[in-house]
Amino acid sequence: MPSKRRAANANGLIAALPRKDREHLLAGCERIELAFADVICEPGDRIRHVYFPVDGFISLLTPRDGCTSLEVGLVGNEGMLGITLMLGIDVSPFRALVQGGGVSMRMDAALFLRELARSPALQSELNRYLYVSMAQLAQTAACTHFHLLEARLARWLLMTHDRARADEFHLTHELLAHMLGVRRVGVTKAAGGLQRRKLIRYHRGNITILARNGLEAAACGCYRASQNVYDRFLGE
Amino acid sequence: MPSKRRAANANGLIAALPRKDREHLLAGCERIELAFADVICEPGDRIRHVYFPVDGFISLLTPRDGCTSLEVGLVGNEGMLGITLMLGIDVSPFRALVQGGGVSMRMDAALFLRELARSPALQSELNRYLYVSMAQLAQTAACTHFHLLEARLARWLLMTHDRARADEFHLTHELLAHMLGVRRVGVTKAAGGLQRRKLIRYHRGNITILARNGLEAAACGCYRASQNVYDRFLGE
DNA sequence: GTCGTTGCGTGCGCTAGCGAACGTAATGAC
DNA sequence: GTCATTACGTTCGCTAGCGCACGCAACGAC
Repeated sequence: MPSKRRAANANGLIAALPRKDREHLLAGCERIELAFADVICEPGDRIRHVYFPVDGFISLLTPRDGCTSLEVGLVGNEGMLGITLMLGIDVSPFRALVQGGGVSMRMDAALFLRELARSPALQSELNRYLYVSMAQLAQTAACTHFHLLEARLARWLLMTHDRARADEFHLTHELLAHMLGVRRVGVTKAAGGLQRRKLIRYHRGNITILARNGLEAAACGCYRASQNVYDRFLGE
Repeated sequence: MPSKRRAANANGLIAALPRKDREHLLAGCERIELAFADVICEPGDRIRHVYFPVDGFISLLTPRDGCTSLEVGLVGNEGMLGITLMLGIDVSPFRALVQGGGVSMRMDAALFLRELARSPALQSELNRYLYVSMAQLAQTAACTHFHLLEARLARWLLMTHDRARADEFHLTHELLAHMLGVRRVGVTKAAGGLQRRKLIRYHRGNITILARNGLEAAACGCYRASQNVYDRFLGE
């Protein structure tokens, strides 16, 4: 169940700021369009901008040996990309890949740091977001290790559903395989299982969520656990 | 290859501070003995103290369904326990389990926050430590998923060797199984492999590192990768 | 309509790790 | 010396996911 914050037609972190801080921050942002499959940065790259997604959403991946990789985070309109800047480090630890195209607010790195320095509310908000991100990272590590692919896939679809704000989104099995760190065939098999149970439908890269409830039942507890952590520290 | 910082007979984060900050911080610490197998805190617990290990080292675990669990971090004299306090959140995201007994510096949470506020050097140091911790978290997630148990075990032994600062330490297969998120038998098999190759020797809970070089060869690249991240952001 | 590309389905042999169970030797308490 | 406990060894059947390979239908470009 997405919290109110996520339902807002704006970035949740920004929306939660007091009016003055919010307006000052927004004044320094530019509105840009994220295009599906864009790679915003690679691990080790210098971070030149932070992103506050509004419509789009971004996967954080740790690449591994060229072809395979594993998703370790997902940034939608509840979060931001480039949070490590607030730790004073402008080197991206992850690959950032646009999973869902859409509008995003973008801000120059130096300007962001100035903004952060002048707004205690922003500091507090991002501190909490960083904490939640760390908790999710650990959760994902355990989930990836312990849970069956079908449950992990269901969880992934739910998390994406929350961020895509539409029942249908573009996503091939190949891409899902990269997120989940498995083979394409593995995804085909797991997705086939979910489709047979009428929880989703897909056709040539378009996935439709048919039954959220069913998906939640099929997903591992990690989805709920993540939601709880989020609501506790960033909810209203 | 442990960096100089780790070799020092003090906590590395504290040692790296300017003299005045260091002395002020140490004045607020008490020296306590960590006992093997102590559980310092459970996930969700309130954080009352931060710890800067000197001799001992501490595992960070995400529990799962009672019996199994997975290690997502390791804190030795290169790091600290309770870092999330600097994000303004006094709730532990992990279980903290003492893996190696020994001396540790401990500081009251509120005092730590005051200390942090007055020392920009400490802030910078801990910011960088937090960044490295996040990177390690992601690395561990990928490692746990992709690499074979024997390689993961080798990596774990190396990381522990770095922090134990002795070639022998107490550690049963059962405990290792909890760290690595696998069965006890799995550890027995993997450890048997390493022993047959004369890289380690063990007997009733005492593990001896015989050939570090060999272990490094047997470990997955994650060990080196972690070292590199550490050296880059916290090295000298 | 033709053709190359993309996205998905299927099948085959294989291995790592699982769960459960049992065995055994070392150790320590008494 | 006795006996329970601890720590490790081994076996058996099982399954999820792997790597590889081939097939096939939908789609877009022309």
